[in-house]
Amino acid sequence: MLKLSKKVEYAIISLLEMADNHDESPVTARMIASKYRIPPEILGKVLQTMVKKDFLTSLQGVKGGYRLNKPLEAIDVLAVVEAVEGPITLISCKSTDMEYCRQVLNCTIKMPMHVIQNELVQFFNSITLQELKNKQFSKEPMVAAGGN
Amino acid sequence: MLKLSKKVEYAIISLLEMADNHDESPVTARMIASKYRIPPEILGKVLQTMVKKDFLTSLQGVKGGYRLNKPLEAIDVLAVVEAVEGPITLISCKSTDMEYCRQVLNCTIKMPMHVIQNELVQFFNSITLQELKNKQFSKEPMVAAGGN
DNA sequence: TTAAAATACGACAAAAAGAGTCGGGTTTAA
DNA sequence: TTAAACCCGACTCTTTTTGTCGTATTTTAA
Repeated sequence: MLKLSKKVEYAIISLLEMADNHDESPVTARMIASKYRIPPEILGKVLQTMVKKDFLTSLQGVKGGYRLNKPLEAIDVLAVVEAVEGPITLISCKSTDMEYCRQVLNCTIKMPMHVIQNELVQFFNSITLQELKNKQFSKEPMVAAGGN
Repeated sequence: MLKLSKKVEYAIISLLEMADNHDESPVTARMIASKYRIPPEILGKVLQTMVKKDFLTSLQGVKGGYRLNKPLEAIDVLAVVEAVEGPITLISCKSTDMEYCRQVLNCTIKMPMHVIQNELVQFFNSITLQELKNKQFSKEPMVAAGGN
């Protein structure tokens, strides 16, 4: 399924929230979790991985919390996705290690799919969180989506 | 995870294979399965759903098999993906039925993500299988993919 | 110095989705 | 009438996703 995990949603929601916070005091996981009804333990872990990936700085102890390291303009969707779910792999077999692809001998789609994957990566790479936020109000061409 | 299922791989491989077949005799599931080492039962089901979605025509009985209904130029990647895995839903909460989104009250990302989703859908919609096949040999800009 | 509020982290459990298997049908050519 | 094919549903196995639990550690403040 072409889907983003809940963790990515939680990550983006948190980053947008922190960008809106103009207090001196950092934003706590508990606060975000309760505001957006996210299981606090999970959110904690998501935020912790984002600290490791240098999106956030954490402050421990009472009055602790998290703070954004960079503006929304400097964070793209791809970076968040890859920070939280790892690298994007559209199809399972990697062009680098062939041994794991059962279709290797005759696989006709490996190269094309990797080209598509790279275009997709570039697509997510081109959208900053600031732009994402603005899309809230944009009147962009809403393509008639496939089905449903 | 931003990933396509094996079924989509199987579907695309099969469609490309059938387009290459210039025999009078139709292509059998068994043949594709053995050539590409795909479990025959699964491939059968994939092909059967593609019959229902009108990509293929099936011929039953001995000497039966499947035949492409339209040229690769007339099939886009989106159509295959949606035929096999259902509609693309980048995030779980749907803008139409709000009740299933736990973050409903305060969700800041629903609209933006749906805009992105529509752009993504449009992206897959714009790639035909013929173009996909050609990417095998193209020298397109291979974007330096995020991590790994 | 102790309590409380916060992050940090690993092990586990439950739920959902993906992938594959099995056992039976039906259709049709030879 | 047999064999080769499509058709189809129920089931199992595995992996991934999602969530829970328990326990540290850090820091502020009473």
